[in-house]
Amino acid sequence: MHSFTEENYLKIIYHLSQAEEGTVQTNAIANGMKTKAASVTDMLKKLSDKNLIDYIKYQGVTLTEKGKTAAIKIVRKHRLWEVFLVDKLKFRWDEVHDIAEELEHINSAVLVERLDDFLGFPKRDPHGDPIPDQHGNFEDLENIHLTEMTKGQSGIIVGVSEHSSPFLIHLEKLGLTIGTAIKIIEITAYDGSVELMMNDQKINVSKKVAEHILLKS
Amino acid sequence: MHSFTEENYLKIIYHLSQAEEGTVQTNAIANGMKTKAASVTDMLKKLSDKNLIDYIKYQGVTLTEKGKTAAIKIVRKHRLWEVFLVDKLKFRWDEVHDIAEELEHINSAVLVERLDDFLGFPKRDPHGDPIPDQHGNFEDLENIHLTEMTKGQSGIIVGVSEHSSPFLIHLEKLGLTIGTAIKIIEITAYDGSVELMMNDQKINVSKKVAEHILLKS
DNA sequence: AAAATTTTTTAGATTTATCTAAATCTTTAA
DNA sequence: TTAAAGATTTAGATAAATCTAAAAAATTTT
Ligand SMILES: [Mn+2]
Ligand SMILES: [Mn+2]
Ligand SMILES: [Mn+2]
Ligand SMILES: [Mn+2]
Repeated sequence: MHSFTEENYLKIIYHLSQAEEGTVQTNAIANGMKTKAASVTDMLKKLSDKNLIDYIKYQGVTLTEKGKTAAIKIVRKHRLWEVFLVDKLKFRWDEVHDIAEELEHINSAVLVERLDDFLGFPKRDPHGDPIPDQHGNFEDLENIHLTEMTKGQSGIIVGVSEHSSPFLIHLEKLGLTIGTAIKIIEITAYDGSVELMMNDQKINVSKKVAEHILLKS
Repeated sequence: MHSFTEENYLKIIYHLSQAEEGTVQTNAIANGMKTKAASVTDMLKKLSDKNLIDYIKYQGVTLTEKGKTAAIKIVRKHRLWEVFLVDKLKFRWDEVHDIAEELEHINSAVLVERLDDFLGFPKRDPHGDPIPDQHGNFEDLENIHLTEMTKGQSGIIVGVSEHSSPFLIHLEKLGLTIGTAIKIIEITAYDGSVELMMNDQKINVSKKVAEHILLKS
């Protein structure tokens, strides 16, 4: 199959292409892989040779169907393992990402299906991200970021767009976990911080935090 | 930490040193790693530099305490994951070894302890092999091979000393699974095959199979 | 539209793990 | 106790993934 490195490149390219329209740039990949642009160029040639990406020099890349399928499989595994770690092994949501980064490369189709079954076919991972089914399909959750909401609007927290431990621990401390209902009281013009109501309690959230909270209304 | 390759070398060296007295030979390792003797020599130098083995040119190797500790950790993980796959995900005992070969390299001390807890601190893996505890200790099971038993002796199957799928499937078919009580009726002089009684049923087992069945009396 | 800046690619090394073939050491056997 | 056989190590190459520095292309600014 594909090497760990190839799988990681595919996954990053997939996430970057989800994040915005158009082709994915070399530097964005280098940034995501914590490597240098020159290394990325080398790998892009390799992935292109394997028909996993469409690549034109200087023009960025897109995943082919084959590449997209491979990428989604890795994402599926990553999220299922995160559910396993939280639901079965009692890890906190801020502890599971790094372990799942390793587990996502375990290579056994049967294992993934058995795991999915064992977990009760969960639809979301501990961070609210959708889990692709065995055919690679998942609901396109039309969530909005807290920063896109307006004064007076209310919603329920359904996910986060950052998975770092410090961020998640901070949210936990604020009580802003998945399922929490909130209402926007005020958006501060000066620093973009958001004042909101949560369980009859008024709290203030910095712009940096608000940017990574996902809600449904 | 150590690379996958280093971990695999340590594990092979550990298993080989358990199997017989004295130092472990280069060719034995090459055989276990499915690689060439020259590659083994390269790696032995590296492991020696890291103080994981004691190595004298042409004289074979032994694990240092550090190396042994590392090796036992990998064995612990391998066996715990096998229990997980069989007990929780309903895999058969002949399907789990290869997946565990991958899972054993997942690098998280907490994960191992949580998994052990989740599984109820099992003492044996699905093949009857002892699972080291978190300090690396495990019972030295004084089991004997079926080929070492004598006519009239009886015992209970507690393990196997081969983990290949064809062998385990064959045993399953014969009904010779762990926990089965047997009694030796006859040992055939001509081909070394063993005739035995199992659940009021008389069956014959070839020498090749008998060599890999472990019993306690 | 030319200049400056940014992005991307190439060229040439490096590291890790592997290999084959040849050399060297150890063991076995005559 | 030498010769042959067997095991192990060295020498020199290769493939994968990475790097730095320099060259080339694309984009943005003047
Ligand atoms: Mn994650
Ligand atoms: Mn997640
Ligand atoms: Mn095994
Ligand atoms: Mn086992």
